[in-house]
Amino acid sequence: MSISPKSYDLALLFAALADRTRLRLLNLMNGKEVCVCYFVEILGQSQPKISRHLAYLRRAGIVTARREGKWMHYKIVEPANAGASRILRETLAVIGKEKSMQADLARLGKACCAPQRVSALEGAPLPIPIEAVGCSTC
Amino acid sequence: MSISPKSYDLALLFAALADRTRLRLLNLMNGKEVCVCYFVEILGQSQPKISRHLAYLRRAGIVTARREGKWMHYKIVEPANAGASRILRETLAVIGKEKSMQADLARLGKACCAPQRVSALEGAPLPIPIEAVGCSTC
DNA sequence: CGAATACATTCGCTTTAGCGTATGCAAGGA
DNA sequence: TCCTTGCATACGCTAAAGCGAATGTATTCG
Repeated sequence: MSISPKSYDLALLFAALADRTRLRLLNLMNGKEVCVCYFVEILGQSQPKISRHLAYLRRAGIVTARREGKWMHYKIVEPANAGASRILRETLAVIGKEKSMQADLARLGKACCAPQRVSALEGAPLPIPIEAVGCSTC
Repeated sequence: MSISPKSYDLALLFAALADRTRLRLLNLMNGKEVCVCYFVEILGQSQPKISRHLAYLRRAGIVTARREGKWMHYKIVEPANAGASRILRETLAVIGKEKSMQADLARLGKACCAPQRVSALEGAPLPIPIEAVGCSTC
């Protein structure tokens, strides 16, 4: 039912997707709302780097952030533009098949099972699954 | 049946798609093999600029060039990586719905109907439709 | 042969992206 | 209130993108 904005520039979406780190972040967020500290831990990269890429995705309208106490949760949002939405969905499906991306998810799962084992994640809120669209009655 | 290369970096594909001019070029090439002079005429941009963007797409493995006398024909090639192929196909479908992209195609169609009316296109070879996959017997 | 045509490439420039490092800021705990 | 934690942002830098202008190159034509 949503109408695509007239002058949305798909090139901006592609620019946002044209970085390995950002693709890995999106893959980790696929279907979940994830705390920044997990990104830093799982990707093994500096916190400012992670934060800057998240800001890039935010400016591109691909993700949103929510504060919970000291922690920030990020999740993917469906782009207003229908075409952009299709491409993002397809992209998530494609990268989800990559071994390295599955390895990232595996490490996220492991870290969530025992966050106390990773000093950087002690007390951090767990990722929150995102209910499927149209499932608001569940 | 094709196996995806192990270490293909999707980010490179997205970088290639992250430019308005290159998206317009790909849209014009969708289903056709097109001569460079048409790109210059239809997009109304400088020949070196067009040529550089075509070179970018070539290096990204998205298009191939074929010489015919003085003229160069460009066409889209299916990326060896299955995921990249899916994303490229989806992208072509999405941009094909944009009004400005349809306008580009309309101008290409018009220029092809009467190339002699456009001095820059006198004698230029017409775009060549690309047969659909699996239609080699037609 | 030389001139013209159709493109490709190079050069010099400005803009932008991405990085590490350092710093700022909001929230919670002592 | 001060300190720590979790994260965002600013700074300085290097590398790359994108552009116009100029030049190079392959092909055809006279």
